[in-house]
Amino acid sequence: MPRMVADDIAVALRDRITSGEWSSLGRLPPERDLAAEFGVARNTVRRAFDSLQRDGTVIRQVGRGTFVARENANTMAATIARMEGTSPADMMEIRQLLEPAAAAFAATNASAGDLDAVREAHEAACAAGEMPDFEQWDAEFHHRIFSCSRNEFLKEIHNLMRILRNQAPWFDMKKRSFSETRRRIYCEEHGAVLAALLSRDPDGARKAMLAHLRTVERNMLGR
Amino acid sequence: MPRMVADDIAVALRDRITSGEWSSLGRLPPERDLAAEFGVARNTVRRAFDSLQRDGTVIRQVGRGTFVARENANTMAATIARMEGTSPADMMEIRQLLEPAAAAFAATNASAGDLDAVREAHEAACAAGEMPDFEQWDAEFHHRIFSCSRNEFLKEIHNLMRILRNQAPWFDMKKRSFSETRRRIYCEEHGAVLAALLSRDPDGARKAMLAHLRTVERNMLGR
DNA sequence: CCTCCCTGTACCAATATTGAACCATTCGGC
DNA sequence: GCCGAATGGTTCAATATTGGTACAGGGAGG
Repeated sequence: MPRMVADDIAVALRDRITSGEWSSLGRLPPERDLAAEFGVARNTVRRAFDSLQRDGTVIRQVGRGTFVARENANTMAATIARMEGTSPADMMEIRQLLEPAAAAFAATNASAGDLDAVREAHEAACAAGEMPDFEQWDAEFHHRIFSCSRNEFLKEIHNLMRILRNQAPWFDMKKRSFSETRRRIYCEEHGAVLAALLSRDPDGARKAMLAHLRTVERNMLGR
Repeated sequence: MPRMVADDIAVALRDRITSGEWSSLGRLPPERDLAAEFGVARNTVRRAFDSLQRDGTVIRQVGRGTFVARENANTMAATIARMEGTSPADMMEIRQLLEPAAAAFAATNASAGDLDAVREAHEAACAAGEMPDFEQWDAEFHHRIFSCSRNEFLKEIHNLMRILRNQAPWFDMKKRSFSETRRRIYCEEHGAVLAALLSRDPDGARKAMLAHLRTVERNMLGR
């Protein structure tokens, strides 16, 4: 069985841990034993454990052994779970931090094609009549600006925010705060951002985006 | 026996992928095995895969294998998976965006107890002798500043970055760029940040943190 | 004959696994 | 308190697996 064995073993180990097979004892069998049991070299078992250790499933200690981590707060999954409880106020604060910066990056780094895509989303949003349709293109407009920023990580953070904002409590809030007047204002403000991007003005884009987000905040949080 | 065997095999492969036969594992059988199974030469299987690769159905990696490309690009899990490929340069750019802001928030919002915790982490880092120990307290120092910011979402974003930076390629890079001199410089710079926090100076904290991150960037990316 | 596709083969480059040795730490028994 | 066994940490060279590339035929259809 000489194919990507380490990954398979990592999966097997994870299963046996979550199924509680060793969880009661806390301590796992030594690497050498597991290597023998799986019929692979110890290095391979170690590589499997490396990945379990990275995501916090397991803790290793020289001379003592390998242990299943107690309910762990530092795993990716736990972090995401906590993010789902993000308050609208916190979210808006971070948007006002990230989006103006993304707009500034975009003004500098975007290709002509990128900007075309942004304009397309803007025009679609302006043309959209109803709330879900507008909502969709509004989000797309913002996301395409992040795509222009040429920072993949920034883009993924925005993706995360977008997913969070699509969950239940947010959706209600957006629906409540929506109105035809506001839609028109958003379109104008988007237009200002787009204009700054097209004229390659980072500072103008930053300011236009910030102004837009302040409007959004006022509408959603009523400040 | 119709012509264009490669095309037929491409269709067959695509069917088996979309039917989910291998999609659960992610990894497809090696080309040599598939060639044997279909009773054709490996070159033919390769040409079939070429077309699947062109349209993004499949990803190939020398020495590892052929994998079905991830669908569901918009799920949380997929976003996280993409984040794991974040480049050090992109990550540093975002740190320079978020951490100075977090420091400024912290100077405004932290309680006395919060700042005590930051000082504790700072002193532990300065006292730590070896690389993993210092590394641990260094990360803790930064994280406690985010905790002071009173923005839960910001704190969780930093948590995410911290987890990503603990994964393999990053850890190697940090180990390589570590030196006693640099450790001392980091301690001094942390001290400056802490001083600004203690004197409740948001702008000073922002600037001190930015200066520190520029040093880190220089050391890690060699700029 | 020429062209195109498939076959078969050989080798290259990247990655994974193996097997072994040695180190560092912990723990239990003397 | 010391020693030895147990255990994770580290490193290295050798081997195996796998996709990437090139090339020399062979057979079918024009």
